[in-house]
Amino acid sequence: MFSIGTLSKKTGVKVPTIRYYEQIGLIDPAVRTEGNQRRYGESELERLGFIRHARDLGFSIEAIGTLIKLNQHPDKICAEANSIARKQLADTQAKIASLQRLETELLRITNHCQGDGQIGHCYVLSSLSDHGKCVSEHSQ
Amino acid sequence: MFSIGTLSKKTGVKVPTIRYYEQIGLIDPAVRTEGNQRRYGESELERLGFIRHARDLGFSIEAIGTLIKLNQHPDKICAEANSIARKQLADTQAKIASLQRLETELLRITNHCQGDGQIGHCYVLSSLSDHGKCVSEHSQ
DNA sequence: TATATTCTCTCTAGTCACTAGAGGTTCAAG
DNA sequence: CTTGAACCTCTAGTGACTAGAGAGAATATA
Repeated sequence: MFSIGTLSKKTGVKVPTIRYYEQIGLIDPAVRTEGNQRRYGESELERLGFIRHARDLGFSIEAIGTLIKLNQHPDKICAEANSIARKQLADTQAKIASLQRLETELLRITNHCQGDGQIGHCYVLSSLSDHGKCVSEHSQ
Repeated sequence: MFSIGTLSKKTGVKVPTIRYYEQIGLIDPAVRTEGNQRRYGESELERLGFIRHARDLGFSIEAIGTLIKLNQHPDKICAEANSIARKQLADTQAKIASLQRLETELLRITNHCQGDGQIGHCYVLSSLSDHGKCVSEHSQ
């Protein structure tokens, strides 16, 4: 059994974040010592590793909660897990595309500006004042 | 002079967001009617357009505040505006790279899973349980 | 003119996923 | 035993909004 600090070091999840995950039900309430300190075992280590990994891949807390519940029913069909992962992939791809449009505009703006002119003739500021100069549609 | 609702329609910025921008000082407090309703002119329309455009390009509220202050001093050098825009570009490019790493992993995971097996043998869930299967480093 | 509808107001709290810090207790090392 | 580090709960903050309640003002319609 290890302490919350040890669990934090093993998983890379911060102590307050572990407490937060317990509060919102992503992990079960920990067993406590006589001094009311949390203690964790191997299965909690695995659960937190799963959560950390999924968070790293951009899954929302809600989606992770669903995946955890699915994992607790090994006889079920994995269509839902698959669907959650595919949605995450699609969201990620959409976000990439959106950011690439922003990049295009920011490149255009910064390439025109040497940073030594006066504000009154600044391409950065005049571009922000005039969306008509944009070559790609970038509204989010 | 137009109402907050009209300004919202002209700029695409929602009514509560316009009030929020006034509260945080991004726009000046509006003149009011006898009935205490806000009224706006062309210069406020321009200011809000600037803010909307910059938000769309991913600039933070803080950065936008700085850009607005710079815009009020046309005799100054535009190095700072340039620097803010270049930082925004670099942040955008870093975020794209990070998301592309996530995409790689999510593609690998979803391509292995047909969504018709059992949870007990689900590639999505087993991948999330085991970071060792990842081919790229994706921690955020 | 009266009424109904729409728009506006302020205020408070919530969203999401944490994060920070205060004040107190417990544990481990010297 | 003493001290410092780690632990606890609780509250509130982060960033950029967003939602909704309850009331007032403005506009449209009969």
